[in-house]
Amino acid sequence: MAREIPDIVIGRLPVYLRELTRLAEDEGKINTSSHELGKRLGISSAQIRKDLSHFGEFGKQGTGYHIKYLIEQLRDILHLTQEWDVVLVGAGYLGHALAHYHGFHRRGFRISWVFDNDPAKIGLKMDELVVQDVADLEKVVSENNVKMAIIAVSANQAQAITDRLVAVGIQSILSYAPIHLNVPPGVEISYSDPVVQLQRMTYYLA
Amino acid sequence: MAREIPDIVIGRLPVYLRELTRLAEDEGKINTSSHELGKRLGISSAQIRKDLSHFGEFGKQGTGYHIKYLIEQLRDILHLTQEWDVVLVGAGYLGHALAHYHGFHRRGFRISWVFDNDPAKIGLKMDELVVQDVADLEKVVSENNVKMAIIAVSANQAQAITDRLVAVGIQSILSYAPIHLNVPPGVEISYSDPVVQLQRMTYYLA
DNA sequence: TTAAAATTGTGAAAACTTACACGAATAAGC
DNA sequence: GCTTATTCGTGTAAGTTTTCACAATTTTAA
Repeated sequence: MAREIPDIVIGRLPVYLRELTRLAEDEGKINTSSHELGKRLGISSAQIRKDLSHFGEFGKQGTGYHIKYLIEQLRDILHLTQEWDVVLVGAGYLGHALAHYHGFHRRGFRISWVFDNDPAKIGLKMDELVVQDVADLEKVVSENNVKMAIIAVSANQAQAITDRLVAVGIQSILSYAPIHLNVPPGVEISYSDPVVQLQRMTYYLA
Repeated sequence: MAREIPDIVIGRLPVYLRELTRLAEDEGKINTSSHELGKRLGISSAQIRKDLSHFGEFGKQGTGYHIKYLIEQLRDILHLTQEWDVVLVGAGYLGHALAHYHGFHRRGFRISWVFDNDPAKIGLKMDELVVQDVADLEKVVSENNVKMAIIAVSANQAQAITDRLVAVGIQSILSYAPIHLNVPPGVEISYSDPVVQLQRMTYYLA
């Protein structure tokens, strides 16, 4: 206990949480076991138990885990007991898709502002939100103490936007731009580049 | 040599390739070193050299790597010397964004068909492509010997679509649906769930 | 009530991945 | 031409992650 938890363990917790929610909400189950969860996720039961053991003892011998209780514990660990405001930068096709995605709210997030630098897009309505001028980015982030951002701009704008976001306090960035971004220590970054994912898979294609 | 290359190594190659392309095309550089590349990507130079050494000797002592040559080698290794046809299932906001994304072509892929089950969407034009009835999915995949698919449908349709794709020969799937998918051995799968990525980062937020 | 089955949490072993450090080759500087 | 810089490829060491396997506990069934 009290030791640093490996990043790789943290990365699996949201997947456990997602599957547990599915078990509870879609299938109406009350209890589950590391074996059942592992089988559904293609992960060994030992790994699930070991991962959870970093944070406490949530199960019961003979019975397994009470799903709702474990969900609550995971939400606590991941700081999902509050809803996090997220700023979205980029109102192109992808920004549009993200702004309209209704899967954020149920799982702890809310896209609260959308920005773009294109005068043709500023003022457009996107599912409750109005696209704002990126010139006001710093003001909004500072005043609302926003900590999370999603970047959906082109590769050549991404680093500049990142720098501006970090400068006004953003600490977590999910980037869809197809480049590596430089951020100072303490800022978390996560990438999503479909081509990188596809290219990894073509290796295995004859 | 001739030994199994670790998955984790394969996963980094597309990132090296992306950065090398940037160095060559955007910055006009001819040569680079493992040190320079590593610094730009936040990876140790030793790791880059070790990764590449699984496939051959591409560098030169004192000089480093000739970028264009290394790009060619990586493209070979990753089987990117051909353009891969990709079938996209789901023509919602996200499918729309993917269909309009022009970043695939330059990097080895082409979204060649888009399918949906919504009569209101079938027949719509999306950037050169016409949305087709998902009833014809099997026919198109079989007849064209398609190996790769992108899934952009809702969680409750994703497994059924996956099963249908796998049944007619799809071997690599990039899924945007927020669930774990079961596939038989030999089928590669890659996930993109923005909420999972955000949830991993909230752990590190105070 | 007792025996058998299910399941957890975990120390230790095994497997995997990264970092170190150095010989060898090349290039640059004087 | 000689010395110093740079850089690769790689064997080995260090560090990280996963798997194994078992005591302890609980549930189920006879």
